[in-house]
Amino acid sequence: MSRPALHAAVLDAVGRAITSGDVPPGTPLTLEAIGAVHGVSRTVAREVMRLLEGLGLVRSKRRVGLVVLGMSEWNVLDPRVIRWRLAGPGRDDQLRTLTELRHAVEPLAAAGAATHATAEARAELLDLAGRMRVLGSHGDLAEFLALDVRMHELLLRSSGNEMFGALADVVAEVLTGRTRLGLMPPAPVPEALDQHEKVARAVADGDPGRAEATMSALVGEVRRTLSSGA
Amino acid sequence: MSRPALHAAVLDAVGRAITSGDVPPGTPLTLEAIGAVHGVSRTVAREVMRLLEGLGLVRSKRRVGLVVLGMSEWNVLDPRVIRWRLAGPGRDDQLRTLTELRHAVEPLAAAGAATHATAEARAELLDLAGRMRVLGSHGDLAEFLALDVRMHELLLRSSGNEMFGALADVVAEVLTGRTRLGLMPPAPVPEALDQHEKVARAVADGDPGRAEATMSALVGEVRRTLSSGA
DNA sequence: CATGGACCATTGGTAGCATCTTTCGCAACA
DNA sequence: TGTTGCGAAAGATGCTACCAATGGTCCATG
Repeated sequence: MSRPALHAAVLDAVGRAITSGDVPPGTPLTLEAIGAVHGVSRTVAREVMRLLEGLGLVRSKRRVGLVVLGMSEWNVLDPRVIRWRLAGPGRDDQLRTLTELRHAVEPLAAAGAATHATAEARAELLDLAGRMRVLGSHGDLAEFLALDVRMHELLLRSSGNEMFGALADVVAEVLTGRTRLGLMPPAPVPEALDQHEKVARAVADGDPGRAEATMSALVGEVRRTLSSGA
Repeated sequence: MSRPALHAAVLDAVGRAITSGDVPPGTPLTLEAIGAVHGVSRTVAREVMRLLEGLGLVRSKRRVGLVVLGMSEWNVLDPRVIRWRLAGPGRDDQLRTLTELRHAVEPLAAAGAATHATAEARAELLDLAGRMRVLGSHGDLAEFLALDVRMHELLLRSSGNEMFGALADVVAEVLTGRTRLGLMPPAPVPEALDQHEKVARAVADGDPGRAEATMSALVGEVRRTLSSGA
């Protein structure tokens, strides 16, 4: 923590407070108050508020201060907003909607990767799937998560579409959030391992159709588990 | 809107300069320089840079200034970034990737709307489709665009998934950008009108499968036209 | 040639001031 | 009583000036 990272802390605090609903929409905040509460000067409070304005959490109006906006105005796809909301109430709904988004995007991304990925990426995918299987039987959740994140990120970024690639951060947030919230089984289920391996193989083989179908099945499984488990 | 909007102007200028590639990745900017170029104080330059940092366009490093980041770090899903990039070079690629994203998301959103949309939304969808047909024969592009944007926005926001809803801004940017760039036929093709009407009817009837399939066909058509036309 | 330390440019953060817009309250008037 | 208009105040916007921290750069020394 040698870094000042002062507004990072304040940004996090205020962002959490808003997204959790602790400060309801319509509440007017003032820079003075924010600065005082967090023991920080008006300048940094201003910068934080600018950031929050960029995320659609507040809108600054003269004479009245910074008004907290409603959920419909939020930039819900921004990783920061996602992280805050995953830590607050409504995380179940959050996971559901994000998983639906994954279901829309990841199959097409896998298909894209099957035709566009570099040779290195294909090799790394196979390697990752193999290591996931090994780790799966040992049951080290943290390391397994890292591999899982890496694999989905690699797929999305290899899809040949940077829009899909931009969603890698989102998917990473979802996966880590799911683990952090204890929504993962203590040891990965064998089907999940199989499907990850199948996807990796389909991409390595350059078979877009199989990659898409398998990935769709994979995320569909996650979606089913979510809605039944929660 | 006689807003001061001082940093809005500077933000726009610098954002455009970076996304257009005029200032290549790795270039170090200093607050001092930005302030001087745009005739603005260091304070506002700092706030602008904070915003740009939030968009992933720059990373601030001490002693060295603000380093312009590469495209892979950009927040390419942010409407501001999209608008900037649609105005610069590479707009064709931009439209392609965004249309692929639409192809992933909009069918599922339409299916969601078929089960979740309110009665008012269903009625408005039918009304919109009808008016698009009327306008289509008259050939008023601007008004047609407004209806088109409204219809897609309504579908996405009625999908019961706020993540899809958040993409309404993106789709709106794409549609208006496509028209602004003159990539639309002078008069809407009859098939597009048919498909919009079919989607509206499927949603109104509460038939998710038909809504999804029809929307997929619609966006697929757009995608095909794009890749052949450009 | 490597290494360590001093220098200094540039961001991070604070303080205080002037300005401008918008809202609120109060008073005057119909 | 209800409405209009004016003044005051609150709070964002923007500026300048200042100090602290930090991490490249570069030179001197082994």
